[in-house]
Amino acid sequence: MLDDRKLDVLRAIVQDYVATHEPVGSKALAERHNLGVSPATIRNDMAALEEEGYIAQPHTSAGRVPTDKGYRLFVDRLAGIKPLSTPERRAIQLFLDGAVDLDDVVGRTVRLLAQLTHQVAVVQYPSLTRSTIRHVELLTLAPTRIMLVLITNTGRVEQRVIEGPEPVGENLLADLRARINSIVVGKRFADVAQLVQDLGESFTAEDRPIVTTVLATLLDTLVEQQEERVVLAGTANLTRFGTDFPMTIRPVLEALEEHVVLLRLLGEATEPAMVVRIGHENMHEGLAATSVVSVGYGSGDEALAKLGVLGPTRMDYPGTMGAVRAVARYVGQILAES
Amino acid sequence: MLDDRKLDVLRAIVQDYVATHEPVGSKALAERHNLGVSPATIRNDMAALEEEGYIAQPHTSAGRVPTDKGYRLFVDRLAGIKPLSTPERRAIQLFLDGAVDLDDVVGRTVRLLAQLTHQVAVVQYPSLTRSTIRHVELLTLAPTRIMLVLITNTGRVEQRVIEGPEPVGENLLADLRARINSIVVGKRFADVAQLVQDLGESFTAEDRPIVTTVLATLLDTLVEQQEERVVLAGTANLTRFGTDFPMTIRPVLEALEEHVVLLRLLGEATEPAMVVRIGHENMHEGLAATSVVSVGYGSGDEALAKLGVLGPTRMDYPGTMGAVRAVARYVGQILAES
DNA sequence: CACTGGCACTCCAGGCAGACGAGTGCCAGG
DNA sequence: CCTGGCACTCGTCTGCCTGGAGTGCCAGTG
Repeated sequence: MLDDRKLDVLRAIVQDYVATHEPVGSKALAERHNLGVSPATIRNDMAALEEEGYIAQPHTSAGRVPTDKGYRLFVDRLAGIKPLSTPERRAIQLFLDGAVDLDDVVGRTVRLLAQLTHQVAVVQYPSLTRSTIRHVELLTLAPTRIMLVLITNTGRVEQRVIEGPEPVGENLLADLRARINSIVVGKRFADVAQLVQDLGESFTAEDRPIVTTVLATLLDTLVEQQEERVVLAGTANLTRFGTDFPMTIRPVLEALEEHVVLLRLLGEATEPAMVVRIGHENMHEGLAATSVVSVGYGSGDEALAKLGVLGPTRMDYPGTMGAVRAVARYVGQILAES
Repeated sequence: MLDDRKLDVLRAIVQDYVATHEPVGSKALAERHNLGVSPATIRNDMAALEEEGYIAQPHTSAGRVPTDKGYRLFVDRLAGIKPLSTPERRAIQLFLDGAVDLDDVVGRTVRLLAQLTHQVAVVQYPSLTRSTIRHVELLTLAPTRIMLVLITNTGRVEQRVIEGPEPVGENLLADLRARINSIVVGKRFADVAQLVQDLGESFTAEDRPIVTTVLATLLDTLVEQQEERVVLAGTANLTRFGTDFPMTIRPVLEALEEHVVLLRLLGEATEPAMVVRIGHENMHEGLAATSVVSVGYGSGDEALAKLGVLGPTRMDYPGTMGAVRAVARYVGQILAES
């Protein structure tokens, strides 16, 4: 059904449309790409491609435009990932190496991605559940008020204020702190839940209330995946979408403000591979004309979290995928070092 | 020069223009506001107002539009601050009371402001320099690596990793921690600099290198105002600006991404009073058509930081100012309680 | 003297017709 | 199976016109 040449034609259509942002006709195709055949032949192929739903024409007498299905085929089978140039790689490394702490790394990464791809960049903070614990600290703020500080191997710090049922002695607190750390340090979040729960039973009944409260908060912090932080940059690039702004940019900006939506767009953090979601595949009404390219990043083999970019479906997929992959790699390296 | 009636006319023009977003003519003015005079008379007044630079006409045969100078006069002398309705106040309080920690307070505040004003909201985290210190913690991450954690009375937590010149003993660390806390707790950032500096001299020469490094980092954290964090919400509201999007929305989005610009827009944190900056007063090319309403907020008499909104110069100033003031008050209350 | 009604003028917005051109589908011929 | 040619469609651009809103000015009036 789908000739090699028909695929060539589809590839050419996608490339031209991405470059010009205008429907592409048979004549222009024959001229710009040397396909070795005449416009008339290309027209026949285009008719077939349209029949199959890979391209469409906005108006009866206009050129063709790729459909979501067409982009999907292009990404899956017709184009690779375009590696970055050496200067670009060097620039990335240089820029990211200058970061001083986790916030800085994430901040620089998201700005870098936005600049590199000329699109909206999204970076998720290293997930808590996949991190290991470096230290747990308990501080007395007031007689009945304790602050719990949790530090991960990626440098992320979470804090919670605990309102205790009664004043807590420094000795007890020191004891609790020591015991908690002895069992959790170096372990992954997901693995310590049971250990922490069991810990409470080794304290005297007198201390139980306070200990239980603290441990419950700790558990809550460990488990509560909900507070996955994301940052974004490059929203100004949305103005490149087209000239039919109001309708198209509005819902996108709204979607970007909903962190829940953002996280869903990036996809499951467990999936480290690069994912491209095109148009309607995003399952979000306002994002029907946008694509998301995301990939996991992490210090070791598996992903700590995800990052990616969001842009119009008519984006330069090979280039964008190359940039996203490269940035993810370097961020992984940086995090592994610190 | 400027009659009472001329001022009435200007007020009417501003109100109508804000409501309709269209140049307003003399006839419509006479009909909608009962100024007690005929359109012809109003035309004369309008000519005078235009002469003085308070209004302008986009085209020769169009109605009049307020200039920045006109809005300025309107804000300063012709309009008050419109208080919020009781239900609105209750909604604010309810929504903010649900916050669990500082991040949550700030996050809720900024979303609330955006929703209330239908504009872009900006909230600055409580400034470090104006906060007092609640606790300083020193943690050993690795033999030569120490983490410094700083907790303020507003619940803000700052952390730094210190790479020490040599391994540091737990005893020394505990001693240092105790001594630091004994002199800094409860004091304001600005007031402890000298005290911290002096502290180093009370240690033995042997411990000096490590102590000096730690204290230097602490000082750096205290002084470095630079890292003032701001968050924003409601960028989707920018699409209300007008139909001539591309030109107008682009530079605004770009400006909003520059935190430095944002902070400058909010103004000096030392100024607790409400500030309205109109159009060119922002001294920023891309924001020539936007106004900023900002005000300090804080638990006590003086401002911890600022918050505000940014919108088109043709905004509802009384309503916006009312919302900004009300939100600032409630945030102040919330922070004072915690 | 201030206000009013009338009048001529300006100029933008929108509708309409026509020319143009890009692009298509189809068909006959190589 | 490919190619060149041809008729057809339709969107865009241009110029033109008209309607209407709004203005400025002027003479008249209390």
